[in-house]
Amino acid sequence: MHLDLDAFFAAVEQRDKPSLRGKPVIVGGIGLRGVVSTASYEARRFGVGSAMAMHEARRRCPNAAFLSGRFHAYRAASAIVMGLLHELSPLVEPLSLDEAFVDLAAGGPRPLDTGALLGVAADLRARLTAATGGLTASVGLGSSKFMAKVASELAKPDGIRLVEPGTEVATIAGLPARAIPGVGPATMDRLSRLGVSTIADLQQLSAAELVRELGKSSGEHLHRMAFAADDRPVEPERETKSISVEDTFEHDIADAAVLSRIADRHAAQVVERLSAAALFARTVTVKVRWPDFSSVSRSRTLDGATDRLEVVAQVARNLLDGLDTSQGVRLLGVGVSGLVEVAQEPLFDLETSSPGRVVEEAEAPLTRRPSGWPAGTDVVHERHGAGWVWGSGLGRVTVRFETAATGPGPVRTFASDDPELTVAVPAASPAVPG
DNA sequence: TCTGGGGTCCTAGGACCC
DNA sequence: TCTGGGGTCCTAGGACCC
Repeated sequence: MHLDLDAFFAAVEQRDKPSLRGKPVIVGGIGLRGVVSTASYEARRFGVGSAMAMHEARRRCPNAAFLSGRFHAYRAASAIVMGLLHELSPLVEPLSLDEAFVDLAAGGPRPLDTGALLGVAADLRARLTAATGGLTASVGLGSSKFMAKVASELAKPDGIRLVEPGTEVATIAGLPARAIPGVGPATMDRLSRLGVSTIADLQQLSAAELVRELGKSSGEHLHRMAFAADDRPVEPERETKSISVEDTFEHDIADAAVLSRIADRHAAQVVERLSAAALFARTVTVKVRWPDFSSVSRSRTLDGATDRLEVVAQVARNLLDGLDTSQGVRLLGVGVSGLVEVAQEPLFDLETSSPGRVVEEAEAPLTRRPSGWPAGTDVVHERHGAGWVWGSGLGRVTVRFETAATGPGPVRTFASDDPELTVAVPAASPAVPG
C-alpha cells in the first residue's frame, strides 16, 4: 500500500483556518526567493504547483492565501496518520510527513483478495479523516512499491485504486516514462533523444542500450521497472546518513565575516540535531550557491568522529575560507556525514593554527526576516483569544480570530509590538517564537 | 523578481595499499 | 626498460525525491 495525503500542508491550514476552506491556499517560502511547497486544489486550478517560484504563484493566483507553514501542526497530523498505518502492519516506511509505504503482507494473517484489500483501504481512509479532523488521503494498492505508488497517483485526489496482480505491465504501458521513480528531467531528456516517451517505448529498448545511455545502475533499474519488475522491500527504519542546514538569503551576501558567522550558526544547528540523535560525525561539508545558481561543495573528513560545536564550526569556517565569496553568495549550507554512534574524540586533530573563535549561542540576528509575524502563524490575544496572522507590515499585524473548532472568524489589526499579542505555544513541541 | 530545504544515491578520478 | 591489478577511501558534482 502507498498512502499519500492530499495537498497535505494546505489541507491542514484549511482545517485550522475555516475562512480558507474552499479557497486557494499556497504554503511555502514567503520571502523574495521562496518556492511553493504545497498548493491547495483550488490554487492548482490557477496553474500553481509544487516547487514553483513564489513570485510566479502570486502572479498566477494573486488572491490566494500565502502562508509560510506550521510544521508542528503538520508533524502532529502526520504522527496520527503513521499511527493508523502501524495498526495495519509493523512494516511502515514513511517517505515524508505525508507519504508512506505499508507492507500489508507482513501485517499478519489477513485475506489479501481484492475485496478485502479495498475494504482495508476504505476503512483506513475513513478512520484517517475522522482522526485528523477532516484530512483526506489517496491510497494505492499493488504487488510492489512501484505499482502501489502508481495506483495512489491514479487515485488522487481522495480515492482508492488497486492494480490487479497480472495487469501491472498493461497498467503502466501507456504512462509517461517520467512516471518511473528515478526518472527526472535530465533522464527524461536523454530518453526523449532515444525516441522514448512512454513506458511502452521504454520496453522496446534492451537493458544493454539503457545501460550504455544511463549507466549501469539506473539503466538496469529502468529496464526492470519498465516491465513492472520491482522487488524493493518496505524498509521501516532507515539510518540517518547525513545532517545539514542551509539557507538561501533574501539578498546575496559577499561579506566574509557575515558568512563566517552564518556558518557558525548553521554548525550550531547541525550539532544540536547530531547530539539529539546521539550521533558523531567524521565529515564536515560546506555548500555554496553562487548568484548564477551554480553551486560548489567543499568537505573534509576528520581522523575521528565528533559532536563538538567548536570542531564542526571551525572546519566549516576553514572550508568556507577556501572559497572566493567576493562575488556574493546566494546560499550557504553546513552539513555532516560519515555518522557513527560512538565518539572517537582522542583521534581528532585540528591542525589549523587560526585561533578558534568561541561560538556564541545567541548571536545577533544576521539576516533580517521579512516580518516578525509570518503569515499563518498561530497567535493568542489576551482579550480576543486564538487566531492566526493574516498579514503584517508597516508596524501592524492583522489577525483572524478563528480555529478549527469555530466557524470563520473576524479580522482585527494591532500594532506589531502589541503586548497583548503573542505567538501561540504548540501543544506537543517547544515554542520557537519569532 | 527566476529557481527552498532536507535528504539519498550514483559516478568518476585520484590517493593509497597490498 | 614502458605503463599490473584489485580494493577502499575521499572528494566533488549531479540527479532525483518529497
